[in-house]
Amino acid sequence: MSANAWLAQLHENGYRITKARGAVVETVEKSTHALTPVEVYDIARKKYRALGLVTVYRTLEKLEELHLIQRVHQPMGCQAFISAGHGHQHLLLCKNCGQVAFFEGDDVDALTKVVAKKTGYLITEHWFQLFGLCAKCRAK
Amino acid sequence: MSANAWLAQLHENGYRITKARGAVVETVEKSTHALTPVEVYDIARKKYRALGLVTVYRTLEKLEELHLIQRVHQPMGCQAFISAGHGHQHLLLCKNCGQVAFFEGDDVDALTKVVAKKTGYLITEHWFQLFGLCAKCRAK
DNA sequence: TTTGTAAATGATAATCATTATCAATAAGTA
DNA sequence: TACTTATTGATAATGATTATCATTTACAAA
Ligand SMILES: [Zn+2]
Ligand SMILES: [Zn+2]
Ligand SMILES: [Zn+2]
Ligand SMILES: [Zn+2]
Repeated sequence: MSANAWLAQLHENGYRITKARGAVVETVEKSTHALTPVEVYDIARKKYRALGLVTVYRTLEKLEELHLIQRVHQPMGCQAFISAGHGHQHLLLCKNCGQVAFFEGDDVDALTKVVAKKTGYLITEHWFQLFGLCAKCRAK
Repeated sequence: MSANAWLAQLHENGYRITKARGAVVETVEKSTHALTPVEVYDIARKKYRALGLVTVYRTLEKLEELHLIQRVHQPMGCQAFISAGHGHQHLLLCKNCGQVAFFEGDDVDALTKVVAKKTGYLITEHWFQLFGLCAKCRAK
């Protein structure tokens, strides 16, 4: 998905396409690292100087609402966002450089059933996330 | 583990045992729900009126450092803490009432190996968490 | 028990992140 | 082109967490 596709999504949902949103979308869409609002602000302002931090917050809010981005939870904090994967995917994060990779194909059904029986819970969702070192950081 | 055992842990690690810590420990240790600092403050102040919110923050910090409690990540926020499980355990959260259950016995090794090969990452940790409805909420 | 010392406390202020307000601007349709 | 209304950025307000500091208190040693 390109930045333009994201803007089209916004437009289709009744939101207007503006320079501010263009800068934010361009910044977030292409990043392979999870970015905090302030980080987005710093990068996007190089594309559109007049951008305000508040607009970054508002735009991220809308992108999350449209499932174009997702919040990334980490031990050091949970304020960062990254372009959302397609379908059912999970994250793999490099603890050294912050690089984010997606993966799919987890099969947690068997475990889920066992836990459901043991606890009496009805299980509806799961969060699964891996941490480690990316190939580049590993080589160092 | 009892509240006294937690206080003993604190003492063994060179921290003093005080009324403020006693109230916080008692509150957090027995809770089956993840509690935010302010929630701990409100409950613990019934046991020790003079308690300050700042001391709650400081005590939670130490309990986390000693791995007696852990931070709970949820879609609605990540400020809450709960008594930590023993060994390698994961959380199961009721989306309705917030009840927390622990489970173990997840085996993610197979998946981890596949993902490692595909991505080139060295995987060192994983986060796994289930959401659903507890037996009580399910019955309603 | 008494005493001395350093850790711990609570009140307050300071900082940082996020959200609300509002007048001015600009997107997009007619 | 003109009009309507969403959007914007600046500012203020709120909320959460952390820093400061004088006072209190745990607890080990005498
Ligand atoms: Zn989180
Ligand atoms: Zn890396
Ligand atoms: Zn999954
Ligand atoms: Zn429940």
